[in-house]
Amino acid sequence: METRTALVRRARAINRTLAATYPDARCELDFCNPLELLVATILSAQSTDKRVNLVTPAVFARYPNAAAYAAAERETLEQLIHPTGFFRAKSDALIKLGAALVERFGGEVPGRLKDLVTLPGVGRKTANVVLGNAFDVPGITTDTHFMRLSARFGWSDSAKPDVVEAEVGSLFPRSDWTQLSHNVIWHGRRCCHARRPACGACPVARLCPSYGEGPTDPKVAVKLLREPRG
DNA sequence: ATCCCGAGGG
DNA sequence: CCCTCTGGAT
Repeated sequence: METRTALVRRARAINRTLAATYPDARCELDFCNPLELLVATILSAQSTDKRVNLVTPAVFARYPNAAAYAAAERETLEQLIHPTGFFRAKSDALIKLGAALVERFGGEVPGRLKDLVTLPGVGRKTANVVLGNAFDVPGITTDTHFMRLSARFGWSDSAKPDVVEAEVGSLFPRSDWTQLSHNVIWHGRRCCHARRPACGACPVARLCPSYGEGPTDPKVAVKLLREPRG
């Protein structure tokens, strides 16, 4: 059984290695202000950031502020965001979000977790993305990648995002939380895939209790890095 | 068939 | 706690 001290050391070593491997790790959603990031993050639910970035330019141009979302025609908005999936629930959330921002926050996106999670369509994960990337407030993004890698790294065995957030957060200083999220998510997207993780090409294989879950042959692994899934 | 930077409702 | 909402890539 790994001691707490050893777990903390191993977790931080993994993060250091990931940081060195992915020096450009950051939020991959395109945005120019907090509202744009908030909208893009809501659209990213069960979608890829690449797909979100494809639709957001038209969305941001048509709805430049909170009041514009509040006054949006449902059908128009649904058509603009359609490729991201869940278009009915998302358009509904964005319209109600605009109204809530105008009514309760003077049309501005609040910079506190407590306020953000009261907004329609905004859960803890979305709130932490906005805090970390638009307000420089440390936050752990427990998205699908972070959940999967936390389990594989042995950082948390919980299936509940808020528990994982607390347990993994306790392994790192607050100031590391946002960049940790980016490092882990980048590694999840590029190497530690949900299906057939490229263990043979993984920079933290030595530190990972799940090493061997995917192919360990370096040649096979390197192929997986280019053709991520199959 | 499985997965993608989830949230809300029952 | 479960379920549902949705499209597109692989």
